[in-house]
Amino acid sequence: MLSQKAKYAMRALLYLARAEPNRPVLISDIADQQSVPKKFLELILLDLKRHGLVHSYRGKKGGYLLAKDPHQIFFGQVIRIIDGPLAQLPCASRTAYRRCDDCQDERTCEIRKVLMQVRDSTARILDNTSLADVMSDIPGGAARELAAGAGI
Amino acid sequence: MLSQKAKYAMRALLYLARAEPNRPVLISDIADQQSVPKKFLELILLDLKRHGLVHSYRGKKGGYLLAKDPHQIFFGQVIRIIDGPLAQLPCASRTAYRRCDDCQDERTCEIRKVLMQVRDSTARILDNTSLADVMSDIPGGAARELAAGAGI
DNA sequence: TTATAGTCTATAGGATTACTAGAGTTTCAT
DNA sequence: ATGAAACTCTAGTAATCCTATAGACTATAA
Repeated sequence: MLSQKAKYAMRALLYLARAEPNRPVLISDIADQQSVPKKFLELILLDLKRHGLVHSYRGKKGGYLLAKDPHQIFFGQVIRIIDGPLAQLPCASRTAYRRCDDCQDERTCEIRKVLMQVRDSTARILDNTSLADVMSDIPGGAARELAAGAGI
Repeated sequence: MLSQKAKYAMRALLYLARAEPNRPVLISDIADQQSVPKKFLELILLDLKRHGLVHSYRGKKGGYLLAKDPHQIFFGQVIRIIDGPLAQLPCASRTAYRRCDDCQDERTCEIRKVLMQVRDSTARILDNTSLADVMSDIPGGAARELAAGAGI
């Protein structure tokens, strides 16, 4: 399951992507418009900032801005930052591989075999879909419809 | 993440698939061989039984058996029984659709749009991979290699 | 009739999730 | 300078979920 937190993060980013460029957006503004608890959103944005997706100005006239073009911010990255690896098992992750604690023999593990396929097909979608790709209302948005399961 | 419970369920089923046919297997046998806590495994097997994947005999000479051919037991079904819907959001599920509590407009929700693609590609893999498909050591097993992401 | 083996209900401890509180720091406007 | 506005940071907390465990109950074969 996608966490509530990750959902909030996506909503905030999409909101920023639609905001007037170069004009910092208040946390309370995002919180109100997207119905996200403000204090919780603070933590989320801070996290996204540390990972370079947004940046911020402090003090009066402060606020948040997207740090990159909406075409360059991908679902996969956001979800990894907030929820961790896309894979359903540590041993099936490519970006954060870890052996399973109770694994007998990884090479023959049937569960891993299947979950690697799942992780790959999931990553293929999430790492190739940007904010802009799903926004029908911004310039150059929704250009590429990624047919589910088709090769990229 | 796949729960520990679902992993145990898969291990138990794969173990049963390899067992001598028509000869009930003890819970303790599975528990020992697959290092699954016995009492926990009891709950899991009971659940799988209620869903028709295994059946059981009580009393002396009792035990568990696969209720279907290993070609007819799919990862998707097992995971749904133990962990619930494959989709990452209730609103992205096809087998257990539910509106998200805080959803403003489902038709334009960008997150849903993407997570529906993910759920579809995940389901395409998990609902088409059977126990037999991943077992290189049983007759007729591993017949079909599902190229990740390719059409079925 | 007794030992064996599955069935069922209840519960407990730890981890995670989704927040909340409150003090601290930076910046702008006056 | 100073005060209000806004982001930053560290804790803490309530509720829920996960991973079991305990123990009584029921069915069956020898």
